[in-house]
Amino acid sequence: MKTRKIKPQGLGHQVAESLSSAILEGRFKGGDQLVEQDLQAYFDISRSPLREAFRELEKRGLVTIVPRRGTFVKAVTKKDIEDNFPVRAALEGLAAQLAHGRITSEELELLEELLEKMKNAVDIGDTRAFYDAHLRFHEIFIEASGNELLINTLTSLRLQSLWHRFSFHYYQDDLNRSFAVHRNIVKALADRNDDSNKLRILVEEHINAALDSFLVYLEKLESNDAAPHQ
Amino acid sequence: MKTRKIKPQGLGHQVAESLSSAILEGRFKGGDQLVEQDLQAYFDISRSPLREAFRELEKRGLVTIVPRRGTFVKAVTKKDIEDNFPVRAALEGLAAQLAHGRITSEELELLEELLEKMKNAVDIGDTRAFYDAHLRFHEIFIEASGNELLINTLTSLRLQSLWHRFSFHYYQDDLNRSFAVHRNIVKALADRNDDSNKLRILVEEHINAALDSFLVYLEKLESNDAAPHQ
DNA sequence: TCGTTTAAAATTGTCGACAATAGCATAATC
DNA sequence: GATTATGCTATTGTCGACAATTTTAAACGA
Repeated sequence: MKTRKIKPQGLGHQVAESLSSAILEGRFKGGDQLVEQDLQAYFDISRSPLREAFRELEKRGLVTIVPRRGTFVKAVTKKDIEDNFPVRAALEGLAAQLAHGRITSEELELLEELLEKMKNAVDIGDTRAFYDAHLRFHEIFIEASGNELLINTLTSLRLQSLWHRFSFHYYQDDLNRSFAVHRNIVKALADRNDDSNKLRILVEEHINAALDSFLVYLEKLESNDAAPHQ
Repeated sequence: MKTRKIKPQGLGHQVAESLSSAILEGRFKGGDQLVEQDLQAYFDISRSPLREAFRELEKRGLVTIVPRRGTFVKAVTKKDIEDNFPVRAALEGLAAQLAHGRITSEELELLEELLEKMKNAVDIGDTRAFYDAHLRFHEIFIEASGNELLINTLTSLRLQSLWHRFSFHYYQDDLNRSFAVHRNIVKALADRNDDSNKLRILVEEHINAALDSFLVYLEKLESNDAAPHQ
């Protein structure tokens, strides 16, 4: 047997990881079929773990398995994106509300630090750094909600986001405004006398506003695609 | 080969259905291990489709697959229930809000009919009939939201509810109050000039209130379990 | 008697082969 | 020439056997 391209432990899971990266990085396009024989040959494994990997990818929402037909990389439509944001907004709003009054001083400090990083990123115009800190920021208060189902659901929605590899672009326009919002979120989280409902609405509207920015970004992309030779 | 207990088409899926029923009906208890060999013998199939069935059950949240250990029926804790309701409340609230302004007159009529059924159920004290109509009622406006992700997520949360086979009990106390709430929901949905935010909060609080009733019901159950011979 | 090591049993993980099916090209028929 | 049959090919579905691992039990020593 030839040397494996992956380490010997939890084959199915590892293959799933590998395929997941490949899909997220765009090496497979939406609608592409994942043919068992090909991948079996590539990874040098049998079909059993490969099929398990497919199931795992399906659970993550990255592929669709059609019985007797095959597994296909999920194509992300504009509607998928438009559907995703409101759901995430509602759930992250809830997470923030639950976190209010539960969040520890350690977690609050962490948020302050991330806020600082975001501020620095704004100053030097580092969109990528801002995005990374921003991502972590949200993770913190989602965790602080203490609701396992909520945490899992949001994590899943986050991973499902095939378009997230683009999403750090759409902040370019208004890093400052985004920073201000997050500063307000920290302020509301820290003040236990504050109305948790206001916090919730703040987070929710922040995410719903992000959808608008993102759609504008998509429009720009599409118009560039339509006329790339001007 | 002996005659199969299931029809020849989509073996894995059919086994999943069968196991799903068995779990929901309580034939497997929380924490029970689903041993491949036993089930393989029972269904008279090989392990491949059985393993796929396990993956499907895992996706539905009915079991937990631990690598190298086995597949176990998920045990539902009180915290699972306490976590579930707020998430469902937030999402169904969103669904109602989205449905407002999108819902068709046909769907509204359906809701009116279900409301009628609920009223009849209240009059003759048929808790089960009330529960069935109530379930369908919620399905209708969730569908009407038009948000596929939201619909799928809520369907999943609903199916995940291992305890739903009990849940029609906890209405016994205040069928009348529950009926009144749903009448208000229909009223708010029908009036396009109404504030969709009020509708959202109405639905959300209805579900969060249901958690309280349900917890009271659970307490009663537990105290009966603790002293069953009095 | 208790803890450790070792062997056996139970269980899941992986494999390669064969069966069943769907899609497609080709041929037959009107 | 268009439409339906028919056979071929590509692909997924199912199977039983073997390998690897974990758990259980027993044997052993302190």
